[in-house]
Amino acid sequence: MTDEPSTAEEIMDGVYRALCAHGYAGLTMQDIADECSKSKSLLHYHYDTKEDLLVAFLDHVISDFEGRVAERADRPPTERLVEFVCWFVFERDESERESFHIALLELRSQGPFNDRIREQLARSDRLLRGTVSEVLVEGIDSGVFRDVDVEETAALLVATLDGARTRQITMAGDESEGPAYTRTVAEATMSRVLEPLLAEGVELPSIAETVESLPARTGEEPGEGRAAGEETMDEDATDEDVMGEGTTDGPAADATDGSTASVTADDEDSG
Amino acid sequence: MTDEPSTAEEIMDGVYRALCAHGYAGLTMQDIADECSKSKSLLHYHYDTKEDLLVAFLDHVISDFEGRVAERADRPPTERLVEFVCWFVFERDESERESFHIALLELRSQGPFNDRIREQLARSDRLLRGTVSEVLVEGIDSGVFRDVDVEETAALLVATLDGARTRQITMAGDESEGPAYTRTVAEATMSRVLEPLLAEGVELPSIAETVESLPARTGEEPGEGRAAGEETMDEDATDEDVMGEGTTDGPAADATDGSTASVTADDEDSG
DNA sequence: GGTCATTGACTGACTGGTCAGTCAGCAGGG
DNA sequence: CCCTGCTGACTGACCAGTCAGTCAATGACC
Repeated sequence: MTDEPSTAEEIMDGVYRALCAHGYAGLTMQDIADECSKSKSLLHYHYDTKEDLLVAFLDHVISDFEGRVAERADRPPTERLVEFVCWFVFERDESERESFHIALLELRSQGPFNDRIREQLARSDRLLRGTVSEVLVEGIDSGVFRDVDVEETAALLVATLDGARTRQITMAGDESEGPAYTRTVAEATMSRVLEPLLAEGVELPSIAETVESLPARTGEEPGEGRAAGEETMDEDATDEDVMGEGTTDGPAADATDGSTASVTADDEDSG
Repeated sequence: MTDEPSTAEEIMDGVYRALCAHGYAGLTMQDIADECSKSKSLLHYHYDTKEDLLVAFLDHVISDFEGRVAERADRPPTERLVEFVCWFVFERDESERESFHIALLELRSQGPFNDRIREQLARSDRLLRGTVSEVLVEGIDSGVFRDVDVEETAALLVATLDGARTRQITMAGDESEGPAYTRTVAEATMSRVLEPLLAEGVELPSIAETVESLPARTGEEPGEGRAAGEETMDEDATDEDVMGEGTTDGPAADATDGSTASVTADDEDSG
């Protein structure tokens, strides 16, 4: 229960909000400074370079997701599997999540040019595929899943969900199209990839139910600890999930280290 | 058989090479000018803004892919389907293709911020999903495929392959890992998504065979028309495939409209 | 308990480099 | 001699990073 958000937290929140507002390509140190009501010089005081700051942010976000995965480790494999799928599903009106994932995609596309970013990407890939593998192994051992190729299944699942999300966000200014890309693909994945995995008589929970049951999405759920808040009347919803990774949702913040307020969301901004 | 490459073609080639060499984020007009041995001012003479040039390039690349799809329209559905999968498969040593797809991913991530880019992305999405749908419908009509949900299957297939490629290229500086991501996922897709689609007694060609049978990959195949070449001894390998799209390979150029120069795009206007 | 030194957090103004886009002008063919 | 294709030099904007300095808190010494 520490109170007042530390400067470090405020900066991470600022990066988050600035990324949502300006994307990665259009991100300046000044944007970040503005979002956390600090000076650009302060950012350089804590982080030598912009790259340092962004890498620290990535690390922060992935660690947070890691914590979220760990929290669910003791649930039954069938449920964890569907929850995993649901982390990637998001509707067209979740604009903050969308903005954040767009920025993450921009960041990911810089992996090939930046060792430190790529390192974080690899870490999150390990986390994602590892999580699926773990769930599958547990399910196979306990007899709810058939004895399939675990690594291959994990690779397929992660690629599919990630691909669906990427396509959904890059073409956000849609037009027509029925349900969101991720929704369609998640349903298809359930019936064509996951169900054939089940042992005789076993069933998966539905996506609809599972999505509902997942921890608060941005804007819902009361939220509680409101601390030192200044004029930033932030809700919470900070770090999302991981790289091209988990999908996560809103609040959480440092869910990992149950600390305080955290985040805010999108109120504000530039001009 | 027009001879000397038109300025328009040279510029498109320059954009392609510059994108491969510098990526999209690090791309300057000077880089492009250098790659086609022209001046930066010339680029502005033909295209008012950098954005105009990049959009024209995207359009060029997608049209080229369109032509490539059309060329194969009369092959049997089972083969077209596997060929589609194979367009996305690439090995770790195909570094030019990889560089180009990295740049395309960067470009795609700008879709949400740029209407004209997003328009091209939507176009290529229609092309990709439409192609798969068309193949499926043809196969269902002729009895080689079961009567599945065509749109859902197309969405699943495209998302999966695109996702696999995205993950492979963003973590290129790999470490360990067995076969490339796209290879693993393509195989998994074949056995878990495509094979269950087949009617009794029908079989799909293998990925290995199909990859081999596809038109030249970068660097292979003699290549013929070498014209006006200056010191730019470019192979050819110009436009690849589409957005997050098809995968295509090297040569091709203006396969689509055998016409002359074509391209140029939209010189014109203001100035 | 009052003065002074030190240090950590933080800021505004500045600098140097980069890059898209402009402009005046040149070659050559019709 | 004018028009098209093309160029080199220049400009203005933007931005990461620096620097000199402010301010508050902490602690030391008398």
